[in-house]
Amino acid sequence: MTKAEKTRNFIVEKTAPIFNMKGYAGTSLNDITAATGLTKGSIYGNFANKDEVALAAFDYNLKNVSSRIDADMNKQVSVKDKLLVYINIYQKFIDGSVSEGGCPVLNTAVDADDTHPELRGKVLKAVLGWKNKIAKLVETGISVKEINADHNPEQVALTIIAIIEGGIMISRLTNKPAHWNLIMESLKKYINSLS
Amino acid sequence: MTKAEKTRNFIVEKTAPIFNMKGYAGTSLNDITAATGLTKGSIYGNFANKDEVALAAFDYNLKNVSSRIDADMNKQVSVKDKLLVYINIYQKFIDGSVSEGGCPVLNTAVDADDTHPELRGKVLKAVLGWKNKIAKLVETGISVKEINADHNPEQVALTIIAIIEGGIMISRLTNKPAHWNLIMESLKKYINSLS
DNA sequence: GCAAATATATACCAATCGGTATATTTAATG
DNA sequence: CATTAAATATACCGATTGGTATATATTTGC
Repeated sequence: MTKAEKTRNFIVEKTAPIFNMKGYAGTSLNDITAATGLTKGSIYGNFANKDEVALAAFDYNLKNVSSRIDADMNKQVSVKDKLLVYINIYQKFIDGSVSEGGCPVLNTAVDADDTHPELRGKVLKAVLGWKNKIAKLVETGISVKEINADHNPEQVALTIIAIIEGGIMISRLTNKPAHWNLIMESLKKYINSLS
Repeated sequence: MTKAEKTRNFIVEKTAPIFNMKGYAGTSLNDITAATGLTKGSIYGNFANKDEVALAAFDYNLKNVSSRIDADMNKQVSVKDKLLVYINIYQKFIDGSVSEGGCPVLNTAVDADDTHPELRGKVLKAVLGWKNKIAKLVETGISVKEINADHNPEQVALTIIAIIEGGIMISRLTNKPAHWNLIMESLKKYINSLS
């Protein structure tokens, strides 16, 4: 890893939480230099513009979620247990023990939806990928008779994502872990009802 | 209504969709003057600063949702039918037929959560009020034997809000009405399961 | 319809915005 | 170790940011 690559990663690591909290328009180049301790010259030596930093920061934030999901999911065997992994992982994104600012999918979707087509494209891809992942899990669950065949995999996927993301919005706003727990209890009930 | 009040309302009406789409940091005073056709002098003659416009815009956007909800809800008698009103109303906020930018609660919650305490306070109040409203509906439903007593009203309220807001995020991002329909089908099933 | 009060427009402010050319420093290579 | 190449810092750019003092219109009440 060359020096430039290291610096690039360093910039992304340091700015990713800021973009996640403040959004694209709300994050200034001053924020970026302050967080990294670097100067504008160094930032622009490694990125063409602010957009490139924001896009890389989103990729970083997304991978921070998905890699943890994947790791925990591989430890589970049943489809239901795999689906329940989302609850435990996202809990950490709400209490801030893992990353600041909550879920990057939610944040970036709302932030970029009407303002930043390129960033929007990245979140869209992430959500569609997430949807497909759950849908395939459900299909597997149906084929191994773990899940009842009268369920629509795509619908299940969309419903799970909606409950999680909506739950994150509420829990981070009210700052009440009890709210998250109640919503996740409903999600567990929903997942268990798929049998 | 004095001239100033009229102008104030005019400014709020014209800027509310912009704040809803672009957020607080993303909306500039230039956006405000462009949308209203007024000058900065006129804006600052009616508002102390950008914050005041943003706060008034949120109130306007919120009322635009809640007044429609209330109106439609009063037409329904059963608790379940009242709860189903949310689905039809929010549909209009997704396809843009009523307001631009989607749900102001979701947008402002994500936008202001880590950045704007005053705006955050307003959304928090809105969500808690919304939660209480649904919870009381559920309590009524229980007392009239329409809803099974083993349901936790607060939990039901939080779950419904989460599904709606999560559904809005997804549907507006993917731009697929089918996604909204599938998620709302799940919500209907959930509401009907409360018996 | 005239005067006073109110409301809007004009012209400006310092600060910050994203971005760049160039100088200086640091790292890699023979 | 010296030379070269790469990376970072400095100093600056024009444009835009939120905001204001003051002049000009426009209402309002008599």
